Amino acid sequence: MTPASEPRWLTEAEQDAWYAWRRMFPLVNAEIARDLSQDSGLSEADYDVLSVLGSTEGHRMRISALAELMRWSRSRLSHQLTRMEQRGIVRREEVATDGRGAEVVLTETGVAAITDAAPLHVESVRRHLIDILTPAQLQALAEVGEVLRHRFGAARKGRD
Amino acid sequence: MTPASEPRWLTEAEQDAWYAWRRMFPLVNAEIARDLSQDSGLSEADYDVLSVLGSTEGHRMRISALAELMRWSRSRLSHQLTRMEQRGIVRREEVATDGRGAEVVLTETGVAAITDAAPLHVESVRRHLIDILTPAQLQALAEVGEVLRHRFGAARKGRD
DNA sequence: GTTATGTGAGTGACGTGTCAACCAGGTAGA
DNA sequence: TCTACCTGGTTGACACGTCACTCACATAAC
Repeated sequence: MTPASEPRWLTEAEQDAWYAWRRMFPLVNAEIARDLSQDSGLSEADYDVLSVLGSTEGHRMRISALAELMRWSRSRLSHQLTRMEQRGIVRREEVATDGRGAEVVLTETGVAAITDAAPLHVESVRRHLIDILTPAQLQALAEVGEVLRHRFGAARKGRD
Repeated sequence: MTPASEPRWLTEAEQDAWYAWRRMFPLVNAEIARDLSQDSGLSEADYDVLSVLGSTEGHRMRISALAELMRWSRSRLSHQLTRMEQRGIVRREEVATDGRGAEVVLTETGVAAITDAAPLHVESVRRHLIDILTPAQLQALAEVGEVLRHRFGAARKGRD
């Protein structure tokens, strides 16, 4: 906070890490997103929502619970659900116990979508990331992720 | 492509790496973007464009060259420049040698913006990423980035 | 020179995400 | 009960990125 007269610019090694960081995520994610879209007609956001709902009993969940589990803002989830609802892969339902509340439910189309998409998606993730890296590199990624998660106080470890 | 009867699901170690991958980037970038916006009123996209232009002679560059250097689509850059131009931090100029061509130029406001923003941005990057990780972890990130860059044929290594 | 093709750049529609505002329904205190 | 506040959820405006399309100018073929 003191107006540093000399900012601590990055060393070369730090720059390498920073540039790698900036580049690799868009690079890999764009490939995986492209595959997902072509193979299954889904966006990554669609897939994330579907995969969570696909593994709950009744294929349904309270909207606020879903948002919290995914660490999405309510607003973001609401917009996303609106788009997904228009395409018929999820449906909103009022909940009896709380006049304000609502649930999302997978439609049959939605169940089929995630069932069909999952194997292809795994292959894509392998092809563009997992199978490219050595076990040591994968472990390093997991470790860095762990450090950062702690740093940012994102407690939960569960699945996506 | 053969309809795999049994998809190769991820092992636990692979899942750890994959989930870490999915989480870390948004987590860290959101923090850095927030800092940038609060400290300097710039988006990351703004900053990227400004920082490239800030280190060219004349603070100007041919639009297509800028797009290629940044690995952005022309369209993306065009939209971005439109927004930046409206805020007065860059200006478009026609180029004499080619009736189709155009250049972007930093305005005085733009020069001031990047000059003021850079030190704060470095601090932010340190705070949210670089200073948190060990040299070994930074090196691991750089290494992974290198592997992926090769895999995706993104040849150039230069700066952002 | 005229025509075909290529290239630099901008545009429009749409999906996505953020923020701030809003609204309806709950809850608690007077 | 009335009021104040909280909470679940939606909405609108806007920033950003992609894709497909367009338009103007350049270049090469004839």
